[in-house]
Amino acid sequence: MQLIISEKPKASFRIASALADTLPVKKSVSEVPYYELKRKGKQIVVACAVGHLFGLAEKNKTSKYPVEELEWKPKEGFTKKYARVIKQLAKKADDFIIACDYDIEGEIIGYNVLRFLCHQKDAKRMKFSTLTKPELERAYNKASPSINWGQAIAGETRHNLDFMYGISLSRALIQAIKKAGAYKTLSVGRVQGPSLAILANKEKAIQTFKPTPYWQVFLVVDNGKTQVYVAWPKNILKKDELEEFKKLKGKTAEAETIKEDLVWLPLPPFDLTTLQTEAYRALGLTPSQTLQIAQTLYLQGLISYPRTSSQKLPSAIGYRKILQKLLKMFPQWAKTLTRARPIEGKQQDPAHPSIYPTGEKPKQLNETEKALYELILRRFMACFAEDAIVENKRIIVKVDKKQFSSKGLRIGKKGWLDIYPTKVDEILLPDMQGKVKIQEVKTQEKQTQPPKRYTQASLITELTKRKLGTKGTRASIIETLYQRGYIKDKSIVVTNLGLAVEDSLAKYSPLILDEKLTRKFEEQMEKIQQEKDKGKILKEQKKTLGEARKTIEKISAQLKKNEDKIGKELVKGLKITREKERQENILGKCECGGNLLIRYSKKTGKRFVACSNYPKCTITFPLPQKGYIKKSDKKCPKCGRRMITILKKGRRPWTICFAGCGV
DNA sequence: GCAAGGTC
Repeated sequence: MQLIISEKPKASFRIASALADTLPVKKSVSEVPYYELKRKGKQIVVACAVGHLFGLAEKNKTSKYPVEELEWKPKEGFTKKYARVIKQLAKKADDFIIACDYDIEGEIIGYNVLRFLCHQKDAKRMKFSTLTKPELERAYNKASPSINWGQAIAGETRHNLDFMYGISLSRALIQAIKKAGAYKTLSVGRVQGPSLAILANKEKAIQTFKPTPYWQVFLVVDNGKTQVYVAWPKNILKKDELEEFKKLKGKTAEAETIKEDLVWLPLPPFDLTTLQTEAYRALGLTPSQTLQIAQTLYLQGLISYPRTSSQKLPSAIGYRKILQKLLKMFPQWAKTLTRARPIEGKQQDPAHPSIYPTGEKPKQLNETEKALYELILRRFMACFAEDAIVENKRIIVKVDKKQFSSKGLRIGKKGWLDIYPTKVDEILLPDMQGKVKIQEVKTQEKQTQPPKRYTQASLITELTKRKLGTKGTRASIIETLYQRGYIKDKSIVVTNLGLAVEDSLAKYSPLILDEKLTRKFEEQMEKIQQEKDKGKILKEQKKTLGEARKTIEKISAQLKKNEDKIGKELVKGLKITREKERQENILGKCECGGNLLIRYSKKTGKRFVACSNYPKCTITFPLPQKGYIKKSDKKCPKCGRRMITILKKGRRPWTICFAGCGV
C-alpha cells in the first residue's frame, strides 16, 4: 500500500479526490480522517498531519541560558491522535509520498512524520502550488524520488535558531528580574524583539514630542454668485508672516477651475493581513479575532483557506461558478460585474490563492461571523466589478503672484464602490472662472501633532511590510506583547515595563531587537537550500548552528555579567507599570474609606466595580461587559462619583454613572 | 516558564 502524507485534513481530501479512479472512501479513527482509494488498480491511503506534530525541546529540561542540546518531541494536545493514526497506517505501507505544502515548514513537517512515525529514511515528494485536480495529478505522476533535503534541513535549522535565541534571552530576562526580587514571566524573540522596538521607538518619540504652533491662511473669494474657500498651500511658521496676507483683503484675483476624471480600480482580493486590517477598520475586530472567525468560516466551507499571503484569484478556483451562486443571493449586483478577469494584487503564496467565498449558502452565523463573511464576499465580488470614476476638481486663485487653491472630489460613477464598503468623502465645489473678489482673509492657529500611535491593525501592516513573522503568527505575537504587560490599550501605549525590557536589551543584546536578525536567518536558510548534496546540506546546517551558538554564548555572558543592573531596571519598570494600573482601576472613594475598583470575576471573567476593603466591605456595582472602559472627567450630578465612558466601535462614546444613578 | 511556526 502507498501512503501519502498531507499537511492538513482538507488537503488530504482534495488529494484523495484528485487521484482516485472513482471516489475515495473516507475512514476515521477517533475523529481523525484518512482516505482510501484506488488509482489504476493501485491501493493508496492519504493521511494527514495537522501542521507540526513535533516540536523542539531541550533534551534534558533545565532553566539555564544559553539553552543546551535540543531534540524533536511529539507535541501535546489534539495533534497526538493524528500522529497515532499515521503511525498505525505506516505499518501497512511499503511506499511513502510526502505531499505537504511545498515550503520550508511543510518539508520539515513531512520529514518529521517520515522519520519519527513511519521510520523511513526518505520518501517520494509531490510538489504543487494549488490543490486542483490537474495540478495534483501532475504532482503525483512527476513526484520526485526524494524529499527536498535542503528545504527540510533549512526548516529544522530555523526551528533551532528561534528556540536558541528566544528561550535563552527570555530566560536571561526572567532570571534577572527574579534576582532583583520580582517574579514575572518575560519573553523576547526574533519577532517579539523588533516588534517591541518599533513600538518603543514610537512611544519615545511621542513622549519627547514638543508641539509647535503654525498657521494656515484661507481666502474667501466671491464671484458675485457664490463664495469659496481657497487655502495657501504651505504652513506658516512665523506669526508676523501673516501680515502680508491680510493686505489681500478687498483685492481682485483671477480664478481658474481645473477638472480631471480619475479611474479607481477595485481593491485586490484579500490576503490575511489585508483582511485583518480591513476587519479592524470596518468592523472593529482585532487581528486575532478575525483569524479565529475566518477559521470557523473556513471549517464551515464558506470561504477558502484564510492563512494565505496571496492576492491572486486563479481561474482554476472556478470563480465563474462561485459568482453565479453568489448572484442568486445578490442579484442587484449582476450588471456591475463586467470584468472578464478579476483584479489581482501583487502578493503571491506558494501554497494557496487569496481568500474568497466558496459560494455555499451560510446557515446559522452569529452577527460577527456574518459581518466578516459579508466583507469577504463583497471584496471578492468587487474584484469583478466596474471601475469607479472620480471627478477631481481644483480651483486655483492667483493674486499678487501668490497662488491659492481648493480641492474638490465627486464620485462620477460608483462602480465597485457600491459593492465594497469604502468611505469616500465627497467635497463639492462650484466652478469658478475669471475675476473674483477677495472678501476675507482668514487665519487659523494650529499645533503640530505628535506621531500617531499604532493600533493592532496598523502594527500588523507594519510587520508585514518589514517581513517580520508570518501571516499566521503576527496576531498572536502582538497578543503575547499584551500578555507580558509590555503594551496596553487599543491605541498602543508601551508600559514602563515594556520600555525597561527594550532599554535593557538595547544595552546588552541589541541584536534581538533588530529586524536584521530575521534577514540573516533568511540568508542562511537560502544558503542551506542552495546545496544539492545531503552531506553538504548537513555541513552547512552544522556551521550555521555553530556560529549561532557562539553568538548566543557571547550575548548570554554579557547578560549574566549585568544581571543585577538589568534586574533593577526591570523591577523599576514593573513597579511603575503596576502602580499606574492600580491607579487606572480606581474609580473613586467608597463610603467605607476604601477605593472603588474595576475587578474581574475569576469564575465568569465578567467585570464589575468592588471595594478594595473586600471582604469587609461587600459593595458592588455591575458594569457593561462590552466595550472599552475609560475614566471620564465628569462627575455624576446625582451621587458625585466619577463617571465612566464606554467606547465601542461604530457607536458614540457613552458616559454613565457606574453606581446606577441612571445618568 | 521562556520562541516562532504549522493547524483544529
